[in-house]
Amino acid sequence: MTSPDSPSSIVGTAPGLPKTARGERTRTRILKAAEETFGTLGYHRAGIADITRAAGVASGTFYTYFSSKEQTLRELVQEMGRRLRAHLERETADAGDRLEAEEKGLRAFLQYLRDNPALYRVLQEAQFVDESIYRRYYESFGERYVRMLARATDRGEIRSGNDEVRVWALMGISNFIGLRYALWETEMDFDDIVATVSDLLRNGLAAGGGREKS
Amino acid sequence: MTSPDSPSSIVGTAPGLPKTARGERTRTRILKAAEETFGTLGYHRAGIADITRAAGVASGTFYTYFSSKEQTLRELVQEMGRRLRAHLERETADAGDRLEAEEKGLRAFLQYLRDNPALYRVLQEAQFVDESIYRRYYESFGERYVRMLARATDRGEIRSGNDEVRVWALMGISNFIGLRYALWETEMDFDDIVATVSDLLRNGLAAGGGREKS
DNA sequence: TTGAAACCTGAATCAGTATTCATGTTACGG
DNA sequence: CCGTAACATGAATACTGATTCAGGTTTCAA
Repeated sequence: MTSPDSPSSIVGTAPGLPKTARGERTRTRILKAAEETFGTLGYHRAGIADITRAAGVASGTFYTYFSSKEQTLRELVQEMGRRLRAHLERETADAGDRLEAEEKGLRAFLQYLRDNPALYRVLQEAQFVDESIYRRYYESFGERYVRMLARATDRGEIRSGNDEVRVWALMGISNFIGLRYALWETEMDFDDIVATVSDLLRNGLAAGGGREKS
Repeated sequence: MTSPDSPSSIVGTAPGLPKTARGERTRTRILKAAEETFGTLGYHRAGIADITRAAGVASGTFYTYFSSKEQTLRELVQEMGRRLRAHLERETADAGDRLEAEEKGLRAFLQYLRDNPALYRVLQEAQFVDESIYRRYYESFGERYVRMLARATDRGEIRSGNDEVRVWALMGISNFIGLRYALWETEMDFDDIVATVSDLLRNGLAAGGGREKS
């Protein structure tokens, strides 16, 4: 665990952060329970009672730490986003070039999503509860991504082009591939998937477009 | 209670289809109102009262034609999917090859989404109301798509590869590009977007991977 | 023209559930 | 050891909103 984030950055923070070790523990339990419950039941079907039951506390305790169900979702989206980014950065740190980083990134994303299926549901549902948090998530993700592509272009690893559009295309690929192969049908080998996408990114689809396989 | 029709094909069809011209008109008005209301307010925030108000009928009339709010969403997803597919088929019919069809298809999709923003919201929210309808939507879309890629491979237009994975990547691209550039920020020229994606599909990203621009 | 089926009405019902609050219980600095 | 702030409880509150229903109105085939 890293040190707790400064509360000043978060806008609508709850009724005050916990002041004792016990409170800290309880708050964490509730947040984890919310993640699981939203992840399996979905935001709307999940009741506060479901969350508190999963956390092993009374329903009123929820409001000691969170101002509302919606606020909890917001906090969850931010935290899950941070965790995913940290994971991806760790897993792509040793890539030799951008296209290798794309491969490692996609594989890491698939693995992460399979291990944390709640991420997908919480994030996608947040879109319709509070669109701004969803936009912020992808736009901040996209900004970093654009910078990485620009650097890769400078290094001569990829052709120059409209990197913003490319980034949204890339995020779309990960998203859909993840939904299909990490959440719905998990039997296909990640290696095959990554190889196919990598080939698409390196060479495109056109016949004779890139170097041949062998 | 009159003996209800027992339609064998469709499972949860409404309380019986309209039997007069007036009924037909009213049902259509309600369905259109539901599309608009779900599209702007979202499924959960939209009440039956909102829908019937928009349709100009009493709230009870809703249940003359639809068995539930959820059932209405299901019907809407199917109908909107049919309309989109018809549109895309029309717009890509005259493409000379697969990669040209991809260009025309993406442009047509963006245009359609900008003109029918409710499509996105209704479809994405349906995912969390009844996942099966959502899966069916993309899987049936995907199956046709795979067949088209296979045919294009036979014709030598694209390299052979794992077309299923490719199709999910392609659907992801359209989806995200559409969200960003047809719904959120509509000022970028579709031509730029299509050109960028087309270049990605034809040549990939790798430096020197494809034919140079000039 | 007529009567039965189809259609329309909107107030009432009814269940679910986020949030509050009055009342205990626990932690811990002094 | 206290005393007090922090924490925990769960029944009660307050409200929303989908669905029903008992009765009126319109349509249309005969």
